[in-house]
Amino acid sequence: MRVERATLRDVARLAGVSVATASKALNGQPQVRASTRARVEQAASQLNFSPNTLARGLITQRTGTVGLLTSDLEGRFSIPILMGAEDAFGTDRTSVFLCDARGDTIRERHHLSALLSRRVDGLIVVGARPDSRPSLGRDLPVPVIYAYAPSDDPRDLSLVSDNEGGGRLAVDHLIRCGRRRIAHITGDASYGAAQDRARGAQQRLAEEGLEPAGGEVWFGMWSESWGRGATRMLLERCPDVDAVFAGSDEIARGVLDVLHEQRRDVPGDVALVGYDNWNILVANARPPLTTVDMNLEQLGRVAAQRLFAAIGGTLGSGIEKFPGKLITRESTAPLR
Amino acid sequence: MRVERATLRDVARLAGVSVATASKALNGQPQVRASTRARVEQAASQLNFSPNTLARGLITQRTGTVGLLTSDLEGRFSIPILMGAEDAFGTDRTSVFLCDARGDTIRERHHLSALLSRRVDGLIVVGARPDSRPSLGRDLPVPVIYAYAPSDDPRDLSLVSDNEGGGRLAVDHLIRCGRRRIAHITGDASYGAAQDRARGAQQRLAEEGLEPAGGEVWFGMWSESWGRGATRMLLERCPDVDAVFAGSDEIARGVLDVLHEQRRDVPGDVALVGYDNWNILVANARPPLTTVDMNLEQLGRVAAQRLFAAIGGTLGSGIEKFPGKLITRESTAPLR
DNA sequence: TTGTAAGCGTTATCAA
DNA sequence: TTGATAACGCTTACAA
Repeated sequence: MRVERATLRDVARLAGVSVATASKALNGQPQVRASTRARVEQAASQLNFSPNTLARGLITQRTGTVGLLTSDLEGRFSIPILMGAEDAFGTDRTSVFLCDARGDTIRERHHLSALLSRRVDGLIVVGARPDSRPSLGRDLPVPVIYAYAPSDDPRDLSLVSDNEGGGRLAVDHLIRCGRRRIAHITGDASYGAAQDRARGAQQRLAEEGLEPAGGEVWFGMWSESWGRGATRMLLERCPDVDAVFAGSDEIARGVLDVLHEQRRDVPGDVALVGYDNWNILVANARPPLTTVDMNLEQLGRVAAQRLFAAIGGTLGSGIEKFPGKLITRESTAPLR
Repeated sequence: MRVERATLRDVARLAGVSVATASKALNGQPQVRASTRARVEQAASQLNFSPNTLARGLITQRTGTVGLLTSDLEGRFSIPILMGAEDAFGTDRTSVFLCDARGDTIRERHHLSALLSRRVDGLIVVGARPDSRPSLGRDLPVPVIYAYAPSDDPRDLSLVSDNEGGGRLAVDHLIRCGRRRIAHITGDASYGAAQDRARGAQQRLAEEGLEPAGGEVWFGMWSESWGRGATRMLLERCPDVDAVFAGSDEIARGVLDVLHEQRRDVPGDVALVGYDNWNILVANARPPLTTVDMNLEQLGRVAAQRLFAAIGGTLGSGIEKFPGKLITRESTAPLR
């Protein structure tokens, strides 16, 4: 049973008023008598009226619609950002178009023009990795905010996670737990995020007059199996290590695996901190992992707010960094 | 630099033709002289013209837009379905609105009306768990397809994964590997999916005259830690078990963990099959896990096709089941 | 082959 | 407080 759609005219007719009045009544304009408004509202609900936002958008030049253009296949970063944005927009005011370019520039251009022709009010671009990505250009008719991965054009506005601060946060926590021989095992050295987290970690270590356990930061890959491999090497070179800061939760899971294998107690012998707060990995670990949360939902929320403020006006520029937060679970504890 | 938007009128003026001719030229209508078309196209690209789909939609009654209403917080199931749907729709013909109701009925109604007032051409509803969910009702102005979680109204069309077949697939593979003492550790017994997978598994076992190792199916929770607990009990009650079929990859990771702990070789002593093909869990396991893939992308693709066929026409009804496929990795191998 | 004009469902500006 | 009426940007008969 497909149902007919009522238009404002139908509502007006049923309520015995003009279309103009019906419009005003439904949109809460003040110059409408209360009884008239009631009649119109009654008619609207009776007809199950749902205003056509296309027609409205044609006039108001606003669609109440935002495009979220992502390249993050698994939705791991985009989903929390999407949530935050939806949150900030409020449930029924603005809807979000999610398009996944799957890391393909051509597909990205396609999606971009599809979104523009649908007259989105603004765009949020979420990159695949936290390094800078090509700007969509400056000649777009709507404001654009880059989230997670900054634009390579400093005139654009980018919202990113503070990786240096995150690294510092992790190490600071380990130091407060009384650890002194702290290793850092992390991902691909070509990622800015890996470098930044390592820098933050090392700075905090240096403040205590410490060096990373094993003498260096262990760069490698963003995988569980690298976490395993690195940990085996680490335990050999530096058997008295008492804490590991892993550059991602995946890596942390690998670290944990080998620590178990070698009968090291976590956190008794070795404390462990991950990065990402990826629930599936972190909550199910044994013990559950302390980790750094990048606060992506807040990032999405702010992106939405900035975008709304910018619609019709202008946007700021530059890179805005968002602090992460440490989520403590059982994999870290004070040294007894 | 915010750029002005060109309208069809601007294009027509620049090309020295009427709006109607410009429209025909750009839309590939045949009754336009080639040279005229060229001139119009040239003007359009010069002005960076992007047609306003709102205006077009107002006339054609089609927006080229589909709503994907999900309740699956993490996007674990919706993302592949979204991908499949985007795929089938083709890059620039149709865009997808993704809305997450977060399991909240009120939010779902909100999103629904937002989507309807945006005049989506159709809806795909993805449930949070593979049990039946309340129908959105029959009195909607657009076709609706339920994916993953079927509607509780048999007059709706639902596309779901064949869990019974999946269970059979897993056990069949283990049997072909020469295993005879096969246990099934799975999630919450209140989930239809758990029951269905168990039924498929037991049927296949029965065909070989076998019973599940340990005498029963181990229902519990969809978590890694239940996988661990159940495996400990299993190994005690039935130490000669030579295969485990886990009801999810999460559970499988728990099983694997305890098998390692108790120095059982996988797949040498015990073969292991998971369910979901959740890459992060499965690819990083040691060894990588054989698992059942629910084929959600295909489900999304078909949902999109059905939806398109239904727009303007009518939809079928009932529940359509999609077979999964077995992805073999190193956690299973023939008994030597 | 091109142009004129009507109309899609709203909102906004007036005048009544 | 209400109602004609003109937009919004496009497609589509129909006329030229």
